[in-house]
Amino acid sequence: MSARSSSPGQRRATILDVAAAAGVSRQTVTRAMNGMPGISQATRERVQRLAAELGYTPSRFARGLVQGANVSVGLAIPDLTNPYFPAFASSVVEEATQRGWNVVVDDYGHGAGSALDSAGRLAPQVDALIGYLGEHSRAAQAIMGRRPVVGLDDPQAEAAGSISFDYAHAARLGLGHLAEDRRRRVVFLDSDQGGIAAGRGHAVEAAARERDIRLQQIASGPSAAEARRAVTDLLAAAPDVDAILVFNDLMAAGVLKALSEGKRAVPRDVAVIGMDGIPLGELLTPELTTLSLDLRSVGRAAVGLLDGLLSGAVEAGSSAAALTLRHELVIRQSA
Amino acid sequence: MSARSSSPGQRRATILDVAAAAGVSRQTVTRAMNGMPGISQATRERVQRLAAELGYTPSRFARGLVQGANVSVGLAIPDLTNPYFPAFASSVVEEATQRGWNVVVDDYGHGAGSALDSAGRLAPQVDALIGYLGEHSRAAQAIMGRRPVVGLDDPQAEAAGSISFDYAHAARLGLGHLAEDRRRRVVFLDSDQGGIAAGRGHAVEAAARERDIRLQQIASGPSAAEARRAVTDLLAAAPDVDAILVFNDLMAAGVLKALSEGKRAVPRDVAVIGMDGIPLGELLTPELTTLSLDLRSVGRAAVGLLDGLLSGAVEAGSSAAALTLRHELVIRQSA
DNA sequence: CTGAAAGCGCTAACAA
DNA sequence: TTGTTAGCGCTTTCAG
Repeated sequence: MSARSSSPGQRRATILDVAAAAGVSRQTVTRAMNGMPGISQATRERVQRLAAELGYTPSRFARGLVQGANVSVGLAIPDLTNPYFPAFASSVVEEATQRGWNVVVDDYGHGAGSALDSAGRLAPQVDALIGYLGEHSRAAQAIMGRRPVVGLDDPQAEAAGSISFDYAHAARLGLGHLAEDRRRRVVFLDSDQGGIAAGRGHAVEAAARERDIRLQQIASGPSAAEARRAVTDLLAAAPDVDAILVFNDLMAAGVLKALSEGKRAVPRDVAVIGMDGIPLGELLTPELTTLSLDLRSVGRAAVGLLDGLLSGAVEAGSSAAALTLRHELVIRQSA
Repeated sequence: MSARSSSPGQRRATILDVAAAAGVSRQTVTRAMNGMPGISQATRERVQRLAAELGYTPSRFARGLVQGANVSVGLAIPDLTNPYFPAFASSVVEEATQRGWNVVVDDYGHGAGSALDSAGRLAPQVDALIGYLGEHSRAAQAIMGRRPVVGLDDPQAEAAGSISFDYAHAARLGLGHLAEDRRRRVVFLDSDQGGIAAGRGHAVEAAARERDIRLQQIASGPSAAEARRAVTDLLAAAPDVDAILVFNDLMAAGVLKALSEGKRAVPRDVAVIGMDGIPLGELLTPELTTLSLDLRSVGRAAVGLLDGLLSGAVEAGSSAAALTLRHELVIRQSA
C-alpha cells in the first residue's frame, strides 16, 4: 500500500534504471537508444536488450525539453462526421507528416463544446493551431498567444493567418450556370449554424441581385437528414421551385433524396448545385454538380501558411498571411 | 547576426522572463498562470498581463516532465479518405476527449508508408496506440514497448489489446439474407489489399459452403472507382450474377454505379450488400443494405479497452483484452 | 501572500 | 569508447 505500489504499472523505468542495470552511464544509454555513434556494438546491443526488458521508453517530455524541436500542430474541427472535414484533415495530416510535424486532432462536435473549447484543450499541447474557428478565431489566437493560428473560412481574419473562400465568385459561378439554364425560381438552402459562414448566404443574395434572379433563402441544420426535411417542406410550400443551390455537398445529398421522394426529376424539374466538391458527390445519383474546392490544396495552403508563420517567412496578420481560395464549378449531372 | 537573433521568433519567453519583468519569483508566476490560490488579485493580473505582453506560454515539455499526467494516444489510420475511418476516428476522438486525453492522428495512406512507419512516427509522441495495424500489430507493439497498443481488425491479436470482428457471423447474416431471397449466383467483391483483412473473404467462402451457395470471388482496389471498374468487367464476363456482397460500403457505392450503368436494376436484377454501415449508405440510390458495425461503439470499445490497459484493470494480452464485435444486417433498399 | 530550493528525465558539451 | 557535468523550464515541497 505504499505510494509506489499504488500505481498499477509501477513507476516507469527511467534512463537511470537502464544505466544501472547495464552498469554504464546514462550517456551510454542515450547513445545506444538513439543510434548515436561512439559506442561499441556489444554495449549497444546489451543496453537495448536491457531497455526492452525493463520496458524503458524515453520520456517525450524530457527529450522535448532538452531538444526543443518537434512541432506539433492542433487541428480544430467542427465535425469529423461531415465528409468535408476528414477530407481536409487528411490533407493537413499528410502535409504535416511530410514536415515531420505531428497533428493533434480535436473534434468539437458531438457536445464537445465550441471552437473555443477546442482551442482551449489544444493550446497546452501544441505549437500552432489550424482550424475552422468561425467567429472565435480572435479568441483562439488570444489563447495561443504568440503561437500562430490559422483560421479557415473566417473572412475577418483575426488570427495570425487565415484562409478564406471567395464566395462572391462561387455564387456568381453557380447562379450564372443556373441562369444560362433558364432557371427562374431559385432557392438557396443555407446552414442554420449561422456565424460560421453566413458569408455564403450574403454572397448568393448579392449574386442573385446582380443577375436579377428571384431568390428564396431557407435554412436547415447542416446534415443530410435535416436538409432533406427542409426541402420536403419547401416542395409543399413552393412547388414551382426549379433550382436549389445548397450550402454544402452533404446537405445536397439530402436535397437529392427529398427531390426523388417528391417525384421531381433532377435536373429536369429541379437543378441542384452543391458546394465543397467532396468525393461523395460522384457517388450520388444523379451525380452532384458542385462548386468545388480542391481540398488537398486547402490543406496544403493551411500547412504551408503555418510553415511560413512559424519560420518567420510570413508575418502574422500581414496580407501575405491572408489567403483567399476560389471554388470552381464542376458540372456533373444534377445541374 | 548573433546566434540569438538567427531565430526569427527570437528566444521563447520563459517563466523567468515573466518573473523578472514582474519583479516576482517564478513561483508567483506559476500561481498566477494556473489560477492557483495564495496570490493577491492585483499580482495575478499584473503577472498575466506581462505574460501576455511577452508572449509567454508555458512549455508543455517542462510541465509534462514535472506533472507526468496528460495521456496522449496515437491513432494510426490507413486512409482518412475512406469515410469508414473518419467515422471511427471521430468516435475515438470523442471518447478520448471525454477522458481528457488528446489524440495524435497519423494517416499512412497517400504514400506515407505502412502501418509500421505510422507506429514509428507516433511512438515517440504518445503513451498508447490505437490503430488499424493489420499484420504489423506485433511489430507496432514491439516499437511501443510496454505502452499499450490496441490493434483493430487483427484476428491474431498480437498486441496488448485487440478488437476483432466476427466475419463468420457477418457472412452468415449476409448470405442468409441472399439465400432467403433465392439469389443463386453470388459474387463476393474483396479488397485486393490482402493481409489487412483476408478474413472477410475466407468467412464468406465458408458461409457459402455451409449454405451450398455458389460463390465467385473477385477483388479490386479499395476505392469506389476501382470497385466500379471491377464490376463493369464482371458484368461482361458473368451476365447472370444476381447478388454482390461487397468488402465495404465505399466499394459498394462503386458497385451500385456500375450496375446502374450496366442497366441492372437493384435489387431486382442484382442485390447488393455492403459492409461497414457508414452513413454514406443512406445517401446512395438505392439506399444500401449493409452489414453494419456500430462505429461509435467500435471507438468506444477501443478507447475503453485502452483505458483498462492503461489503468491496469485489464491485463495486456489477456482474453479480456481481446474483444470481438459483431455486425448486424441493416436492410435498406439494395437487397 | 510570497519566495527559495529541489528535482522531474533527458541530451549536449566536454573530459578522460 | 565511455563517463561527468550542466541545464532545458516548470511545479512541488517547504520556509518565511
